[in-house]
Amino acid sequence: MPRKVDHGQRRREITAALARITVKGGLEAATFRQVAAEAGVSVNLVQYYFGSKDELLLAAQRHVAERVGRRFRAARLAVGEDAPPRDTIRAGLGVFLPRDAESRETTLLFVAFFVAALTNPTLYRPEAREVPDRLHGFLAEQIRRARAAGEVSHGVDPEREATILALLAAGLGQSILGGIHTPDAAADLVDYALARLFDPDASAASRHGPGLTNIH
Amino acid sequence: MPRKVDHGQRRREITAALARITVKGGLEAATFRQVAAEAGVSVNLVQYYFGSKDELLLAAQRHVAERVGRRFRAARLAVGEDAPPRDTIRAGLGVFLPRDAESRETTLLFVAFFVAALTNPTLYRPEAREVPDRLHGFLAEQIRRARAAGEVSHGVDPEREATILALLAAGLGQSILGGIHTPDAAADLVDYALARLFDPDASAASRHGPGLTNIH
DNA sequence: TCCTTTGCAGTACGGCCGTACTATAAAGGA
DNA sequence: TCCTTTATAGTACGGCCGTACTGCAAAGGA
Repeated sequence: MPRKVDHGQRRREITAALARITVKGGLEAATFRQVAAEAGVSVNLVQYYFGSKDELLLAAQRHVAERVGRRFRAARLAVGEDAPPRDTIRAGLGVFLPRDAESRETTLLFVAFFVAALTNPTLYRPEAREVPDRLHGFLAEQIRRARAAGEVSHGVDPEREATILALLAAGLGQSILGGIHTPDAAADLVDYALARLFDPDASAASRHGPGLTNIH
Repeated sequence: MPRKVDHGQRRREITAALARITVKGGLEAATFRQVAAEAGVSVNLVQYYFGSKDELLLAAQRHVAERVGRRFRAARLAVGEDAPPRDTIRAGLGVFLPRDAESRETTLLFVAFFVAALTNPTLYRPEAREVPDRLHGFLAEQIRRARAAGEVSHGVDPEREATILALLAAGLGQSILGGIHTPDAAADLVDYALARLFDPDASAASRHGPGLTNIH
C-alpha cells in the first residue's frame, strides 16, 4: 500500500473548505469545483474522498455536529466539572452564541444544514437531531440538579424549561448571525432568562449573573 | 393597451408556484424552469414579470412577509380587538406554530429566506427584519399593557420578555417543521412559558391556559 | 528490481441554469 | 380598418453542475 495518506485528515481539510465556501455563498455555493478550489486540490480529489455530492454533504454535516460537540465539551471543561448548575448552563448555552469567526461559521453551518434537511431527504437523518437532543438533555439534567439542590422552585418543569432555554440559545445564535442582536445583547438575554429561572421573585432585570462578556 | 392582464395577480400566481416548489426541494429548487412548470406558464413569462432571478426571489420574500402579516392580523382579529394581553399574546405566537399545510409552507419559506439572507446579500434587506421586529414590538406592547394592569410582576422587563417569547415561537415553528415537536407540544410550551410569565408563583406546570389545541 | 496499488490531475459528457432574442396571436386606439 | 402595444411561447447560448473515465507518478511489497 504505497503513498499512504491520512484519509481522515484529507477529508477534514475538504469539509473545512466546504465550510468556508458555505459561509460566503450558502450551501448552494458548495459545489465540487468551488470546494476543490478552496481546498487547493482537484475536483477529482473531492470525488475520490467522498464519492458523491450527497456523501460530501453528509460528511460536512457530521463535521459540523462534531465541531459543536467539541465546543460544548470545551465549555463544560472550562467551567469546571462540578460547577453549580446555573454556571454550567450559562457555559453550555454560550456555545451557541457566536462571538468569533470560527463559532459564527459553526453556527451558520448548523442552521444551514438544519434548513436544508427540511427539504432534502438525504440530510434528514436522526443524527441531525443529536445536537439539539443532547443540549436539551444536558439542560434538563442541570435544572433537575438545581431543583434537587433547592436552587430553583419546585414549580419549574425541567423538561419544558430545558426546551425553552435550548430554543432561546438556538434562536439567539441565529439572531446574532442575522445582525438582529449583538453577542453582548444575546448574553444579556441568557442571563435574564436564567435570573427569571433561578431568582423568580427578585427584580429580574437588575441582577443577572457576573457580567456580560464571560459567556463565550 | 390591449389584452390587459392583472399583473399583480400573475405575479402572485408565480410567487405562489415558487412557494410550492420551495416546500419540496428548498430555495435552490426554485429555478425559472421549475417555477414556470409549476405555475403552468412558459419560462419566458416568469422572466417577463420579474426580469431576473434576484427580482423573483425578492418578490417571493415580500410575498411571504405579506402572508405572515395577513395571518397575524387574522389571529388578532379572531381573538378580539381588546382581548386580555395574555390571550392576545397566545394568539399572536400561535401564528408561528404551523398546523396545516398552508402555515407549514409559510413557516418553511420564512426560515428558508432568513437563512438564505445570511449568505445572499441580495436577500439581506431591512424589510427582512420587519416581521421579527413587528412581532417583538407587539409582544413588548402587550406585556407592558399586562404590567400596567398588574397581570405580571413589576420585575419583568417587557423588552427582554418579548424577545424571549418571539424567539421561542420562531424556534418552535422550526422545531415543528423539523419534526422535533408536534404542534400540540409546541402550544403546550407556549402555555407553559406564559404561565411562568403571568403566574410566576403558581406551580407552573399544572395550570396553563385554556387547553392545548386552540392556538392555531 | 519490478509489479501492483494508491493518490491525484485532467478531460469529457449530458444536463440544467439564467438570460437574451425572435416570433406571434390578440386586442384596444387611430 | 389598420397599426401599435401587450402577453405569451419558443429557441438558442454560454456557463456551471455532478460524475465517469483516462492517465500517470510514486511508493511499498514481491
